[in-house]
Amino acid sequence: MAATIRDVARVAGVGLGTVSRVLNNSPLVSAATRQRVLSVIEELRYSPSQIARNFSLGRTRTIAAIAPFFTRPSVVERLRGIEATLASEGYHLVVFNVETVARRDECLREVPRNDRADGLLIISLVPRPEEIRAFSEASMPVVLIDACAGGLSGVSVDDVAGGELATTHLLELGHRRIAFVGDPLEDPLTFNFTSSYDRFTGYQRALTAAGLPIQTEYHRHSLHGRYEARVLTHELLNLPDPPTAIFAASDTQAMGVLEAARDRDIPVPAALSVIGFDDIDIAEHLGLTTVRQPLFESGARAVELLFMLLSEGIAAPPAERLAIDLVIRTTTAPPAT
Amino acid sequence: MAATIRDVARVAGVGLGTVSRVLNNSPLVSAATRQRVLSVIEELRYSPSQIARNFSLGRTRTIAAIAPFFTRPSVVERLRGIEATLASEGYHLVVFNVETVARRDECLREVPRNDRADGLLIISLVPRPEEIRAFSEASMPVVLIDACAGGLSGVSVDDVAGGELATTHLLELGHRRIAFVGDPLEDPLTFNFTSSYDRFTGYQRALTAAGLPIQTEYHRHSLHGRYEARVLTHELLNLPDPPTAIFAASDTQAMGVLEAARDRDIPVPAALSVIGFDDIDIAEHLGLTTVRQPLFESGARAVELLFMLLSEGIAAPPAERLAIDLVIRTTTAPPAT
DNA sequence: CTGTTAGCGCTTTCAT
DNA sequence: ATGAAAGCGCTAACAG
Repeated sequence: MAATIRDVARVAGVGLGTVSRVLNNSPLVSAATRQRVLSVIEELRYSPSQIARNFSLGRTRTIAAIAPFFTRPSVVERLRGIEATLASEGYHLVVFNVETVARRDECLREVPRNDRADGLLIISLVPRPEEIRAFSEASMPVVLIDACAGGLSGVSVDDVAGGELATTHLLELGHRRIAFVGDPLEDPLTFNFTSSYDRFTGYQRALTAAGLPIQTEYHRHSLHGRYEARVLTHELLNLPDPPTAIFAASDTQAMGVLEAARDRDIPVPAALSVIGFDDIDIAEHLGLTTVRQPLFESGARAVELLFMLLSEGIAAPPAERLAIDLVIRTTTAPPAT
Repeated sequence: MAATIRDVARVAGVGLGTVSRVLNNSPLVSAATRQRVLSVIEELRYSPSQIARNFSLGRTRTIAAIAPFFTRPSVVERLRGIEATLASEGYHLVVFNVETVARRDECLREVPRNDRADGLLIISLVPRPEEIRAFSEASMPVVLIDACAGGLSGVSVDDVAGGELATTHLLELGHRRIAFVGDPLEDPLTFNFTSSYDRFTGYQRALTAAGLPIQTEYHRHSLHGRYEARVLTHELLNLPDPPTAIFAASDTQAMGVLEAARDRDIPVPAALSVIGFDDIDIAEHLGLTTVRQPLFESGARAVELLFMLLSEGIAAPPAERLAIDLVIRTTTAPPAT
């Protein structure tokens, strides 16, 4: 049906090696023949088969990205950075959305052993040692985003420092009863993502540094989500000595906290301060104070690292840290006296 | 480096056709040899080259999706439906994010002519006639999502009816000064998406049906986005006779409307009713009244249609319509008297 | 049932 | 500078 390189060669009266050279801008072809070949290509509306090309070359110019819950605003923004950078280099992006542990395992097992992608980006998931071993056995270049593991290249932020930053902000405002709302603590054992855990660690450090006791009744963990965070917040507000400020491990969870406050007509920040993490798009709309991390950039930078890995010879740095900063809006204020 | 089918055949002492048959679960192989081949595959840690397989088969088991601004919550949710359905059939999804007209044109031109995808999903973009012709010339199966064009298969909602639904809701509450905030009217000529335009048409129809005049000063159009909608809303509220209700062409724009109201301390819905469109995830958080459309389902259904197209013989219906419904929350109420 | 062979469409030596 | 030919790893048609 569609014209092949052979047709072009025949019609142009040249060898098909020459057509290939024209296609690949090889200098080893005279201007005259190049012109002739080009016009035949035009005439035949020839378009080289990318799949045959990939096969011959052994490269696909495609990168796979595995992401948990890719609808989360923070993940989407990372993906946007990935796609933009990939597209600028003519690479394709195939995405795998992971919403269960089973699928997480499946993706991490299958994607690298397929030769359908030249490289792999893993977002917010920590590969296990045996999985890392499989990557190198399959010689599949991998870059982690928002995660760190076994010397793999990656870009992330210092979540512990972020947790401290958020908590310190609340402390400096004068809060003493500061609660934490985050993902389940057992998460690292199943899904293997750790941000919430690290932010929680930073939270505890900041409290300790301020000489405050660690009060476990102020620590609430549940599945990542607005609704879950809302439920947890109601639990906190039911406490005999409820917190005056809440640090949510993500902006999404902070939204749940805000909902709970609204449920009870508790004014924010007058009677309750709320701080989130990520600075996703809507954080601004909500006036949410949060810890900003560069999401788009994390994806873009990860692709750059992957390209370094791809062009053998250049070793990508094992791991990079991007900067975070505090974005103060209108959901945090000194506690009511 | 990695073992090939030839290695497996050699070690197992069989022809490589037999190995291929084992790989493809052909019944034409005895249990004994199958077992032997399987164990050699295990032993050699052989994994068939998908890329060679694709090349040989002429299929990639990959579907391409082109989406404008794939970070928009509504688009992401459609993509989630696409990915989930694709994954359940073992298909891969490669996404193209379009944020400029140039890239829109490039994607619509290049993606179908590459044989790197078996089918194409186009979200919220209306292909031009010559583009549609190119699809069929390249015999690339295409399914549209949130769009309609030239007899192409697709799934969408009746945006005109949706616009009427939203506007009628406001009318029934007693509003008479109802404004519209949406995308630029010229949009169909550039980016070629039309939802906002259709919703605007529905809005006008509802007003006309109610015997109300069409007042152009109540019609505001600008680039899709919260900030832009906010600016437009300020213009509306500056009018000598400001509207008592605003219909925003999307939830995102409705958020901008809400921001403007907040800027001026105008209570919603007491002094201003606001209704959006889409029912994206955060609409619930905001208590936004809106017109719901099935986003996830639109993606899932589109994939089903594409699969019908793929399995030749089954002709997919030219276009399907999904149901919409009004979700009344807390941003609409009767006008202040 | 199973081994052999002929491509799939391209890139890349290797001669010329 | 250019033509011819050898694969890349797999599937499928063809003999047995």
